[in-house]
Amino acid sequence: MEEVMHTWSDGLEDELVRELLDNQSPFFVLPESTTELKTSSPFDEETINRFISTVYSGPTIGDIENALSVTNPNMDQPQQLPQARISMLDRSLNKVENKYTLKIKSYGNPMADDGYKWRKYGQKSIKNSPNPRSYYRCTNPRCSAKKQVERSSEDPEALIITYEGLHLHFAYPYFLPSQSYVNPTNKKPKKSISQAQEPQDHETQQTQEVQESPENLATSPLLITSEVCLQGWDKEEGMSSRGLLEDMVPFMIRNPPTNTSSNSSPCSSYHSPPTSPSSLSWSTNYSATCFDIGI
DNA sequence: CGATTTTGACCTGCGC
DNA sequence: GCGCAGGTCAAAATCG
Repeated sequence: MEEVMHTWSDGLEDELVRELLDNQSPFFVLPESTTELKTSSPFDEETINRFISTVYSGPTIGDIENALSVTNPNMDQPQQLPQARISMLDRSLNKVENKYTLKIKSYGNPMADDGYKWRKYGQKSIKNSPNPRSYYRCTNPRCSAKKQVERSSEDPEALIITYEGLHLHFAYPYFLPSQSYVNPTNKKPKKSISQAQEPQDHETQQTQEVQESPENLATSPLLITSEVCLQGWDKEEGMSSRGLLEDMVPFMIRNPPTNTSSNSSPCSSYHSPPTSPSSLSWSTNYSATCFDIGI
């Protein structure tokens, strides 16, 4: 049961590269039809590295704050968004050794779904704090992303969320060559977590080719990154289709919302099936990411 | 009934 | 070595 957890501080990108290069990966198996495309398709290391730096570029705090400041424009009226899962970013964001600490005002809404499916695996009362801390882990068996949620002692309406780790699976759809997307006949096998943990093994990978529905596939890998638009992330279901902070931030930075009025969203296709990280969610429904942190 | 949460026990690192 | 605190595990309980 000693599951080897990779430490984040070292080998983050190495791991990412390894995973992405691993055709046997149950969550990243190239469609058979792509074998020939492969020659023409950029699956070489160079591209991968380029991709990685595109998706995960290790933004500076300044970058992040900058991006955040543009992406939550008129959010000072929480009542307008009763459904908003994360009502407002408080611009309190820190990064310490691959951990992102985000302070979020929940405005009475204890829910704060960031778009990924998390499983709670623990809760602890913290010394000198009246509020317990909840521990969540990404339900993707191949994902080591975790987060901790704690209610601020100073501001009871604020949640302090600490993200740790990258949603690795987030990257997969962006990697598929445009033409090579799944043929609709592909069934997404829902594989048990324990099994998914097993490496390759048998032909399940044949049926395991992709985990997302065709319509969710990125139409153009590497290009999509520049098309993902962040404007909508604070709207309605914005967060439900967005990813982990470190997933999102690079996009924000790379796609600085036209610093004109942030209301005019150049990305009108927001309502279409998300090409965003969570689009490859293998689970059909979100669990209620419940932040019952000791209310 | 399967998936998710709860919760006490256990593990580990650190300071004394 | 001991105790404390934070993090994780896993069986039981709960939920949808």
